[in-house]
Amino acid sequence: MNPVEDIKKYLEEIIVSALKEAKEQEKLKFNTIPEFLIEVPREKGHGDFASNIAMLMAREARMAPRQIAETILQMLDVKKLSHVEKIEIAGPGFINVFLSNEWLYKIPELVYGLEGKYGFNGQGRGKVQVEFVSANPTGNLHMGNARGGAIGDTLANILERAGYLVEREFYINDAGNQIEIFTDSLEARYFQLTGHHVPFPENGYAGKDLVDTVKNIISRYGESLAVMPQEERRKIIVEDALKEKIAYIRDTLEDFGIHYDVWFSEKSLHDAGEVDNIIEYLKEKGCIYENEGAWWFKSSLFGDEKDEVVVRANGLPTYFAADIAYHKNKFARGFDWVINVWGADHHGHIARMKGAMQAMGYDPARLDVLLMQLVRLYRGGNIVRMSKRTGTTVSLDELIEEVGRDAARFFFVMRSPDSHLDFDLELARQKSQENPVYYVQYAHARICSIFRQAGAAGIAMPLVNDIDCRVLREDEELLLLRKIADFPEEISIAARTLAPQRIARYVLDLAGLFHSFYNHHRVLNENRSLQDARLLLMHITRTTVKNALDILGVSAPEQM
RNA sequence: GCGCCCGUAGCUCAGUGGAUAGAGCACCGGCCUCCGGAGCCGGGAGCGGAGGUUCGAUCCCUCUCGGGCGUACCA
Repeated sequence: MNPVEDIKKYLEEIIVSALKEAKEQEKLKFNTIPEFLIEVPREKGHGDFASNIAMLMAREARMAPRQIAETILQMLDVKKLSHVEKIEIAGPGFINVFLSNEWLYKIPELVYGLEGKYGFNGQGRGKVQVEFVSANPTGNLHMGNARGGAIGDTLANILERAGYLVEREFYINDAGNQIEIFTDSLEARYFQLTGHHVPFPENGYAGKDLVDTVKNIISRYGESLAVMPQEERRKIIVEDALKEKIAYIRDTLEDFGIHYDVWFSEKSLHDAGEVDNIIEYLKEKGCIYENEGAWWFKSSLFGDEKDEVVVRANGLPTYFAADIAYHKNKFARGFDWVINVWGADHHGHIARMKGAMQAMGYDPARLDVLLMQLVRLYRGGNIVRMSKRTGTTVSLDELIEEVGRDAARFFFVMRSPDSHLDFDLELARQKSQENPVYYVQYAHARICSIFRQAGAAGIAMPLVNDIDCRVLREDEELLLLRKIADFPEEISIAARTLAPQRIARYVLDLAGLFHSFYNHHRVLNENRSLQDARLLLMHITRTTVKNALDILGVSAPEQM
């Protein structure tokens, strides 16, 4: 399933047994074997894999690293090791292992057999929830939500392929203070649009989308709401608007290729008494105290800078209180691991959230918050400012309209989440080599074109068992095979380090190696056995590109 | 002030404590009787700064300078 991992494990075992053998023969003295690395050296001249074991043992064994490496080698019979061509000692004491190409020639059959499943590996265990976007249903989806969507969904895809049982969740903030403000804003707009002179709330949501929402309400209810008791009117207005906003969010995210398993309502937590319950529970545990009429959570007990209000002096719980109840609810649903994708402006919330987990008796390590830095949007070299208040922002639906889903998703995950993202709308829209997403998609389309060409010439790829891959000897072919072999390992690292950008980078590299191969060698040629092997190489390259693009939520077109 | 993130090539960014730090764009020069030139090949320069830990530091620690964000009885 993971060829590179298999080789690494094999080499690790060889070294460990060599060490034990050396100890038995009293050629090396040590108590424990340190955790050492089998890694892929940057330099090709340093072999296919290298280990740092000798340097790490130097202190304990009281021997020079190179001498230790020498001793390890003495214990090994290279000729008896599979795939190993030679082993060298180099530099300060690296053990460099050179493999024969035989192991690479097994890759095509493996990939061909697994097809759409190639890259999956079963190391991940348990149920994991990824909660992302969770935008306030009070306005349009902005670039921050968009980045969160691309990152969260890609991460969920990665974790699925790494063997986890993944659920995607959207937390709907349909309760609390901002809903009051939202309602105030809607009500004011309602009166204004029905010919009344009322002031718009100072901190209200001034976006144009909200005006449209109110127009829809008016088209359904006319002016009848104006004469209703206020409470009734507000209830109708806000429920109607929320329904519309949530539908908008859901539809837009579906257009973005994101499908949630669960839409979780904050209001439902309040209605079910879960927020009150958790406050009571924390009071009983002595984690909450009263001060100046408000109730405070002792986050400072758990390493936070200061305590945080959970119930305001006016008796209303804060967002934080609901969030504690929400996380309790998550774990009660049986998730082993919970990941939240948050904007960097929420980073101050992490310490107290983890503190709350401890107070509730959960291991805070079961919660990971993936912070992403904010997005700066550019158009023609000019920065486009984001502001929900003024409504001058570009919304996600407009972005998809302008640059397309594929480019948008690729751009958002191309960078590390903790790097600020400069999103250039003009670049994303370009259909040229400057645009990385086209570079990758073009590779896929080009391979499809080769197969169309072959089909037209009556050439069919024989059964995999009848193809001898050992005729693939060119550098470009071997590099391509090697890169394809890396794919499962790449997914596993991306899952472990919560690094979706690795997959974007991987598929860019893979496409580059393909284009390089393509420009140097012909697939369809006079040499039958070489043609067969290259057709298979093209097939598995296409499979790997496709599988990687699937993870990113980017389409793999057959022609462009 | 304090806290978190980021300072890597002209620009945008990669880089799980390893050996000579990579890519794209931009710039210059090559490559289409040939499976799609939306491509390929070649060419320069860089870890903000100072200490420390380590056999070895872009990576870890301390200090410092610069940018972003946070520091609400907002979310």
